[in-house]
Amino acid sequence: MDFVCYYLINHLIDRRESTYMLDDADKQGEKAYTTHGDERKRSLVLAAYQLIAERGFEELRTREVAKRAGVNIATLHYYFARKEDLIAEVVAYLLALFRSMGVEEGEMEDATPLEHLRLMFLSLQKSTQESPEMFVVLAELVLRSLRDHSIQSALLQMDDEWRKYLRWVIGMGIGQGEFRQGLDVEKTVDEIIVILKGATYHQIATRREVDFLGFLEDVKRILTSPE
Amino acid sequence: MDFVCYYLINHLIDRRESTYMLDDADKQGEKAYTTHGDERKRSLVLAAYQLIAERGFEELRTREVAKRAGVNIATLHYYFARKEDLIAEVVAYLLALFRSMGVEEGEMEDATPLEHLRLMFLSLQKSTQESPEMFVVLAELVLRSLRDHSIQSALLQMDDEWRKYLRWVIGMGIGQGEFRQGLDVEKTVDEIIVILKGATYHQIATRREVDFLGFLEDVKRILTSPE
Amino acid sequence: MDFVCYYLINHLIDRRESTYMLDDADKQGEKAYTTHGDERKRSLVLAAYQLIAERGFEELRTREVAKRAGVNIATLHYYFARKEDLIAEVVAYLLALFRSMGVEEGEMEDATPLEHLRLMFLSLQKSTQESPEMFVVLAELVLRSLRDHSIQSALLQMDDEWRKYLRWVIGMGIGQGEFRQGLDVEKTVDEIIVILKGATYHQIATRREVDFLGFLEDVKRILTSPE
Amino acid sequence: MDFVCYYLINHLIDRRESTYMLDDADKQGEKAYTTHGDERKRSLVLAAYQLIAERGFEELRTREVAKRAGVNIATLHYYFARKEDLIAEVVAYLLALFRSMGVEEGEMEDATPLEHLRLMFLSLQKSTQESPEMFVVLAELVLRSLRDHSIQSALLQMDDEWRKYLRWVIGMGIGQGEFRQGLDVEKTVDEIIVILKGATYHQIATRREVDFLGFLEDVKRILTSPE
DNA sequence: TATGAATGAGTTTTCATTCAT
DNA sequence: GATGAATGAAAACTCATTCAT
Repeated sequence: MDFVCYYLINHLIDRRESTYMLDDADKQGEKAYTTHGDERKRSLVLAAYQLIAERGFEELRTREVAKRAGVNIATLHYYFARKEDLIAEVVAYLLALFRSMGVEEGEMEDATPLEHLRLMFLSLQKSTQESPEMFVVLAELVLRSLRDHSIQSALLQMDDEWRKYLRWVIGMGIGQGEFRQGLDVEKTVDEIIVILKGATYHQIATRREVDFLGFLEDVKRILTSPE
Repeated sequence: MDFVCYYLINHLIDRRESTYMLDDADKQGEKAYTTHGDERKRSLVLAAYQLIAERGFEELRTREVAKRAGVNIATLHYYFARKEDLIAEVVAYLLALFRSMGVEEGEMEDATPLEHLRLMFLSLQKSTQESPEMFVVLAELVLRSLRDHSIQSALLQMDDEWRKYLRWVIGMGIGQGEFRQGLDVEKTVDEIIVILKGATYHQIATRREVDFLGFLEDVKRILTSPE
Repeated sequence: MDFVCYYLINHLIDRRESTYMLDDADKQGEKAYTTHGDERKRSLVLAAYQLIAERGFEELRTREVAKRAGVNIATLHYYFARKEDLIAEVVAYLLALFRSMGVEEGEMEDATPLEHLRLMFLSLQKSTQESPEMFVVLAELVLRSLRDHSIQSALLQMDDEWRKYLRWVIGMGIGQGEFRQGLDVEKTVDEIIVILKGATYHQIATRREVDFLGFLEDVKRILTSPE
Repeated sequence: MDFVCYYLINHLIDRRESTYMLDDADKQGEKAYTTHGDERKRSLVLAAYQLIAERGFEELRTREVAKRAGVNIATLHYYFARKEDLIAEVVAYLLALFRSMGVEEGEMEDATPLEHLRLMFLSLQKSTQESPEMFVVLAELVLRSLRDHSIQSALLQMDDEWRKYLRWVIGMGIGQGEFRQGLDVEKTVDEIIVILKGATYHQIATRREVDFLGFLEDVKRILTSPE
């Protein structure tokens, strides 16, 4: 459960089946498997996603979602019996968005551990600046997760995937001698995650640009300098 | 505007006039200047604060606030014409809470800069664990601040006070030779703030205990180790 | 219009043309003149009939009718433009059910009047116990008939047929000397009808078994004992 | 649970406490114990009662109830959180109406059993003709009771009170020699109830005037003539 | 014929706010 | 000051019906 996103390596995690195949995936030449109904659902979910980013859950109104998607309110309920069902799909959509930030299989096959980290920092910086709404919606979900178990477990799982990936990168770095021997892997994972969550949250909240690469330098020092 | 709290040194900042004189301050022997009406207001604000922590703004209902404060809904509106007025007072109350976390004037008169930082980390850790609702309400306010200018400026100001204090501590550390010469003060302030925001947010969101002192070690390394 | 059913002698009443040829009739060897559409209609009417018995008109939903009949809601409207049209057919179906309770032509050719009455009481008892839903739906229709003229006249006609039959039986009984001379036919018809309506309604409403034959004894006393 | 009403002798049954003190009772000189809120509630219940009689549960709309009572729909919900709560009060109101049909304590102190029965038949006849809506609403409730347990038990209780009273009257008649010895009390109670239910139901459904006193003659024959 | 999709008009219910006392 | 009562406006959700295919 968490504020900052998950960083994906395809071969490391099980991509759960999801309705949300993101644009890049869509472009991958598959035939049109999306029915008309799927399109409608997607446009409703997208509208809800945007409205949550703009107005928060507090002011999320089904009527507005329907209007933005260009359909009647009854049509919305044709696809999503309850408002909660729509929100659940927004959660799935957001998770897919974050997962799609990860690198594609084969893409970084011979990258060094540090290059992995560098990509992680850079891609988070890019998203934070170019798609801040992702993090706003995430923050909304984090607060909702305090009361909603299903959201809580979805976010926790995303966090776990992220940790798993970081553990793998750090372990590799230690094995290859790039990182210091005797590094406390679990502690280091925590440090990286806390820094990245802090950086994105700080940027979203203050709208000040945060220097992600500067933070990467600090992380490098932790990873390499002797105790 | 911000997630993590502000760390106060009384002589450094201008304490804005506020209805919220917290308990410690209250005890300071002033005569009972609080009228019956002030008590009522305070109990309403407290009830609202708790309900926001428990249910979020999304499910904050004036009737419930009134009920928890033990008064009629019309009485609530006697004191707070609009719901927003009540929320504004909750904001003021929360800021006062955070400000009260700071040290009292004279208390740390001859502390070293590192001792200042250490206290900051420890008191945030304590609050995060003992009064998590403070950070939950803060997170709710952060999201609201994206749409509400008055909240935004209140939070920004709190952030600024915090930065000012950190600048002062770091500057002092450099001057006294405790911290490395040539340290980029502004960058370091950012780093500390990002780490503390990340740490508190991570703890609230995942309910895992975060090791604040571990992070203090990282900060020390930044402050002392040569580039 | 009425609660209790009509007791039919085929040669006494004009069987109105109706889509509802009940099972016994169906078996009578006619070739399959029912088209596919008729089958669909019948299954929809049957589903509606059951749902009215189970949930009442208050909770009768066309979608549920369609679902139970295994067709799409649009298909239902293909056959029945309005919900009312479907209900009209349910009325026709129920009347056919009640009429089918009567004896077949020739079946009781040389039965005595008392035997006629006995059969009437017994067959109502049987139906009330084995097919209570018939009477539940009838009760629903009776209430609707207070606002719906077409239902009202259908029920009134059924009552009339019943009265006509009873008049015939009683007249025959007087003529043959089985019943007392000077019997007020119209009043006696009323008495029998009221008793049978009361008995079925009481049984449906309280779920207690009612002793129909006990009531037949009372009726016999009325029919035979001197004033 | 039942169609026809309950016949009350005050000293025989426990009058359950009820919000509904009917007009006669009201007139009994008590001081104005009804608050403003009680009046509002009563007027809403009355409006609902009338609308159920006119349109049935099927078409009962809270908005119409509110309009008829001359209040805003939100006011209705101020008094009755859910529609069902309003309906529950209508049930209580109707039961009170039926109970008020009974004779007052002391009124028939030295009446003979037959006079008791005669009054019962006459007062039911009067109500059926003058206040048919009572029986219409009762019929609506009977149907609802098939799905609603609380209504079911309320109606069953009313039936029980009625039976208890009839048992008492018949027992008294046998004891005084007015009715035949060896009469099966339980069976006779059933007969009277079935006849009265049948009579009222028949009258409501067909709008034909039913001769209650004629039925009383039949009952007398049952009560007095030898087997 | 049959249906998935869509919708207008309504339904109950909620909620911040107001008003008379 | 304080409150019980009242309300307008809106919320989520429903349902018979229609339409394009």
